[in-house]
Amino acid sequence: MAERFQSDLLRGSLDLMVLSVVAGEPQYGYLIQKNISEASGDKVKLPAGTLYPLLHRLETSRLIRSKWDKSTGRRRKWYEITAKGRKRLANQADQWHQYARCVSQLLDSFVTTPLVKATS
Amino acid sequence: MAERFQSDLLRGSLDLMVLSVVAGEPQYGYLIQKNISEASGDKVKLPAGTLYPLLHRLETSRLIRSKWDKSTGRRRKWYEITAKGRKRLANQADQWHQYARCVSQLLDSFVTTPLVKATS
DNA sequence: CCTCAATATATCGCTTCGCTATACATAATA
DNA sequence: TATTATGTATAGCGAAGCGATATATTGAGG
Repeated sequence: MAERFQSDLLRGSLDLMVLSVVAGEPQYGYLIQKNISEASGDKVKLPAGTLYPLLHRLETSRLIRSKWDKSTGRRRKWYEITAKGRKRLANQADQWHQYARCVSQLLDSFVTTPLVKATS
Repeated sequence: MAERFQSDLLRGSLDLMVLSVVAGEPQYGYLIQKNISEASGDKVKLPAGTLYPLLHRLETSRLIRSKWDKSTGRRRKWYEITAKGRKRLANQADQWHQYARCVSQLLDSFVTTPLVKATS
């Protein structure tokens, strides 16, 4: 049972993750949930109360576009990324990589105080 | 003039950064501010309204410990990391590296849709 | 047939936290 | 003398992740 990351870590990258998943090919919410969970080795699980408001925000911002599919009994809302969404994704991904490198460097430069060898 | 990272990126790693800076050697708030700014190439600038409440939270959680220095005209509150703080730092740093790798992988696996070559 | 789990979306309200604005005080510099 | 840098603090705003809850359909097992 994989331990989930603490919520605050997700802030600032959830948009990015959802955008990148939808950028691959159109998806509906539940699928996105599954895909992110799987792709992260069950480390990132988006509860419905996180996922759907997030999708609504992305759509309001015109980064994704939705269309209902009511052909089956289970109604599904399919999302596809927009041109604006792709640009944002590229920018955010870049930002994120920069930030990650920045934090890593900062950690490396200060956390060089070697603790007692961890209990192997 | 370095462009700052968007605020949401900082959530979940600010604690970590401050802890790691203080872990190096005892610091007071203003110094921490300067050190993080410098170490990040001015990409991470902690406003006072972010920094001080954060330090108070860390102290309440017993991750750092403070002592006033009123010997000079400028009163300074020196912080040092506790044993508990070091453990937390080690854990959080590990968590963070895992998370960063996880997001990178996820991005790589979905953002392989090559956009038109960026205007070089 | 009935129950329960999985599928599928939605919203309310709580909580946390980064930030702006504001406040106050001292030291150095122009 | 005025402005800037140093140094700490808090009130309140806004954004966002999440648990709880609601609703509806489908499929599997007993």
